Amino acid sequence: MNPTYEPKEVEAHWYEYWEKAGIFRPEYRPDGQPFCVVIPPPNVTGSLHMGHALNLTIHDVIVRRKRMQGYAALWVPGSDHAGIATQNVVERELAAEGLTRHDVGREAFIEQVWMWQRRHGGRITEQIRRMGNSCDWTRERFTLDEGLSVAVREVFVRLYEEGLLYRGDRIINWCPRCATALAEIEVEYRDEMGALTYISYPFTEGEGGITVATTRPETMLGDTAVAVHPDDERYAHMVGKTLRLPLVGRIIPIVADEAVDPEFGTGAVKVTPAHDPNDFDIAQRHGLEAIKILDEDAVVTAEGGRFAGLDRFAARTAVSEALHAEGVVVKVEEHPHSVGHCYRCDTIVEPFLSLQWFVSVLELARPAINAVKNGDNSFVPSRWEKNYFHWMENLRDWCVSRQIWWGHRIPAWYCPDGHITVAKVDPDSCATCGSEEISQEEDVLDTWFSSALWPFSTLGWPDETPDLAKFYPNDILITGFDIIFFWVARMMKMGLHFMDAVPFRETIIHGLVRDAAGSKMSKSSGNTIDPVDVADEYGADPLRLALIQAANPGQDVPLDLEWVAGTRRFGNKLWNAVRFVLMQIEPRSVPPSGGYPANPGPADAWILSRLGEVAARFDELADQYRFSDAYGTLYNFAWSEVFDWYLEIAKVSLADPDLAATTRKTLGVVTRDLLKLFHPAIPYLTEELWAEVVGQDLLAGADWPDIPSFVGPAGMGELQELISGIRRFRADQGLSPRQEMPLRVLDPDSLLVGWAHEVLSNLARVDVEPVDAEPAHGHTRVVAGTLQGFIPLEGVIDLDAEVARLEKAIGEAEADLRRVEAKLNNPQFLEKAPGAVVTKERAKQAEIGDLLDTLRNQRGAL
RNA sequence: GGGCGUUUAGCUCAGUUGGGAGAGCGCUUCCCUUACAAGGAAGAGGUCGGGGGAUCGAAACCCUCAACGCCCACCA
Repeated sequence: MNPTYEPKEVEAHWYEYWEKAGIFRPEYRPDGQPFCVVIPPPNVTGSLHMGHALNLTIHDVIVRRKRMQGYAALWVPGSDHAGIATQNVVERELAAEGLTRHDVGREAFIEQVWMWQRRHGGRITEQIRRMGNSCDWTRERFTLDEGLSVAVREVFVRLYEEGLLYRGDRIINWCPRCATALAEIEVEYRDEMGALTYISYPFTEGEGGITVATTRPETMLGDTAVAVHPDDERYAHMVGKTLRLPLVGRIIPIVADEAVDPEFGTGAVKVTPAHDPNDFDIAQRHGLEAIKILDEDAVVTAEGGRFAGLDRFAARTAVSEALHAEGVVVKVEEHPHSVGHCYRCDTIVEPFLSLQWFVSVLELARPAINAVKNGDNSFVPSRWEKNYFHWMENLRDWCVSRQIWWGHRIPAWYCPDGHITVAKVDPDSCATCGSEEISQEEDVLDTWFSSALWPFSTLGWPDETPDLAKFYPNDILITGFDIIFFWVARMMKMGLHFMDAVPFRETIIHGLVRDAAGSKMSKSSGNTIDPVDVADEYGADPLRLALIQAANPGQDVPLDLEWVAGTRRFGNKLWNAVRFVLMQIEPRSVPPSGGYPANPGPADAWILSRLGEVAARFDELADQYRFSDAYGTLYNFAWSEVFDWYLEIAKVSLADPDLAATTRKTLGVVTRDLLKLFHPAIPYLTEELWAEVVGQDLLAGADWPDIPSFVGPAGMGELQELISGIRRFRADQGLSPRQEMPLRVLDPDSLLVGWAHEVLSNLARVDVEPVDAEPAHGHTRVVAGTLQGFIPLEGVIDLDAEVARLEKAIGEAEADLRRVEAKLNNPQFLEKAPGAVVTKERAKQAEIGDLLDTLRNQRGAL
C-alpha cells in the first residue's frame, strides 16, 4: 500500500466492479424489502453543479446504507428533457449561423436537438458515476423516451376526459424572448423602481374627469374601463358615467368592483383586460371587451393606433410623452414594484390574454393536501409542510402548453369546424364531425408535466409492471426546497390521482450549497465551485464527506475547499490506520461479518463497547436523516478514540503474549466495521481498504454491522485521564515529552491491572511503581478519580511553573465548589429539585472537596 | 402585507425530554516516537443577539425588541 492516500488512484476503478457485480440493482437482494427512490432528473444537456453533488450524496448515503441493511434498494436514474432550457441552447447554436428554428422547420429542428442531446447528454450521467453514486443504470429513463411519452399521453387524455384539463382563454405569463407561455411559478418576481404615472381621463359629458395611476402607461391603449370600489364615496356618483380614453378616444365606462383597493393611488384603476390578470377578472364580471395591444413579440399591435410597431418599452416612453403633450398627466412619482422575469432567460414577462391548455389543479390538490395532513407523506423537516399547504390551497390553474417544439406534443387535434379531438392514438378524423382535415396542436407540454409523473412513469406505468407493483409508492424523495412547488407538489397530485397512493412516504428537504462566506453560489457572482474539478483535485470521497458532514435536514451547506482538504486528511488518517493494522494482522484475513473476540482484553472490550454505542447512535441519527450529526459522531469516534487511543494502547497489548491474539482480532473487526459505517459516505476509499482487510466480496454489497454488546472495563476513563494529566504536567513544566519520569501510582480501587501499567508507562512515558500509601513530601500529584499518580519533584526544575499549575487547578476547583455549594445552600433547591439531582450535587461537592484538600496540601508542601 | 428561519469560540456549526458550554477548521507551545508531519501531545479563546418573565435552576420555555436571510401576495 502507498504510504499516503491518493484519491485519484483509489477512485479510478471500483465503480465498474460494483456495476458488474450487479450491486446497484435491487435484484442483488432478491429477498430484501423493497426500498426505492427516484433521482430528481437533471437537465439532460446540463452539467453537474454543487447543488447536484449535495443532493446526490444524500441519496447515495441513504441508498448504500439501505442496501447494506439488506433492502432490495433501487435508485432510479434518469434525466429531463428540460424543454425551454434545452431548446434555448440549440436555438443559440442556430443563431450563431444566423438562423432561427423557423428557418429550419419543426422536424429538422427537433432532430437537431436530439443530435445535441446525443452529443452532450451523456456528460451529466458520466459525472454522476464519477461521484460514486449507486444508481441502477439498467433502469435509466429519460422524460422523452418512448415509455414516458406513453405515460404523458395517457395522463393528458385521462385528465381531459375527466374534465380536469381544458383549453381556454386566460391571462398567462408570456416570455417574449422564449416566445412561449409560462406557468405562474415559472415567473420570478423582483422589486424594481418604477414610475407611477397619474393620468386624468376626462368625462365624455361635463367637466372634469377621473385620475388613475399606473406603472405601465402604454397599457392604457387597451383600457376598456375604469374601476372604483363600490363603497368608495368619492366616486359613488361617477359609477355608470363614461370617459373618453386619451390618445385613443375610446368611450369607456366607470364600473364598481370589489377588487379595487380604495387606499391605493387615487382609488380608481384603469382596466386593461387583455394584459392584467386582475383586470381580466374585472372585465369578466362586467362584460368588458379585452383588447390586445401587444403581440407575441411584445410589440404594439394595430389596436395601438399610431403607436403600432413600437416595442413595449419604446411604447411606454412614447405613450408617456404623448400623454404629457396632451396635458392629462397629473403627476409622476417614483414607485417600487415587483416585476416578473422569465425563470429561463430573465426577460421581463408580459401578462397576456392567450388561448392555452390548463390543468384544473384545485381538485387534484385536495387529496395531496390530505395526504400530508394525515401523515401518508411527511416532510423532513416538518416545517416545510406549512409552506406546502399554503401553496396548495391557493393554486391557480396550471398552464401546461408551451409554444416551443422540444417536448411532448399535445395530443389534441382540431378540425376546420373547431372541434377538438384528444386521443391516446393519433386519430385519422375528427371525433365529433368525422372531418379528415384535422391538424395536431402545435404546442408541447410543460416539462414539469412529465416530471410530475416520474415516480411511477419510470417504473413502467401505465403498464402494470412488476417494478411498479414492487416500488410504488417510492419510499422517499430528496430535493431542495426550491423545487417543492415545481415538482414535489405536482408529483403528489398526479401520484394520488393516477396511482391512488402517495408517490413517496417522506419528502426530505435539504438546503443550498453556499460558499465559505455563506453566499449563494451563482454563475453571476462567480463563486461557483465545480464538483468535478474538486473531485479531480481532492477526490470524490473527500468532497462527499465534506458535504454530508454539513447536511442536516433543511440546512444550507457552506462549502470551503479547506474543508474538503480536511476530509481528505481524514481519508489519509484512515488509510494509514489501516496500514498499521495490516502490519499487525494477516492481510485479507478479517471475515466480512462477525468474528468478534470471545474473550476480549480490557482495552478491546472498551473499544468494542464504544463501537457498539457509536454504531447505534449513528443508526439513530441516520434514520432521522441527520447525516451531519451521524458522520460527525463517527468521525470523532474514529479519530480521537480508535486512532488516537486504541491503536496506541494496542501497540502495548500486542507485546503482551496474553493479549496479542485478542488484540489482533479486535483490530481487525473494529477496522472492518469502521469501513462499513463509513462506506455510504466514502465508498471508494472504504472499498479499497476493504480489499486489503477482508479481501473477499465487495464492501458495497456487504452487510451492515451487527455489533454484539460488550461491557467496557472499569478504570479505562481514569487511565486516560491520568495519562493526559501527566502529559499536561510535562507540558506545563516545559519538560520534553520524551523525558522519562518515575511515577508512583496509588490505586485503592485496583482499577489498573498489569497491562494498564504497561499502557501507562508507554503512553505517558513514565516508570510506574505501584504504592500502597501516599508517598512522603516531594511529589506532585495527578488525580484521576480514585486513581492518583505521584511524580517526584526532584529534578523538576521549574518550581514557579509548578506553583502556577497548582494554583490554577486550585482556582478552578474552588470555582466549581462555590457553584455547587451555592446550589446546596439554597433551601428552595433542596426542596424542589428532584432527589437524583440533589444527590448528584452532593457527590460532586464531596469529590471537589477532596480534590481541593489534596491540591492545597500539595501547594503547602512546595 | 402575511409566513418561515437564523443569531452559541476568529470562521462554519452541534447542543431534542431545562440540571456542570461542545466539534471541525484557524490560532499558541512542544514533539520529525518505525501507520500517518495530510501527523502526535498540550493549550488559549464564549456575559450562548438585547431586554423582560415563569422556574430552585435557562443557550434551551414564554413575551418583547433588534439584525440578517428565505418564501408567498392581484404594490393598478
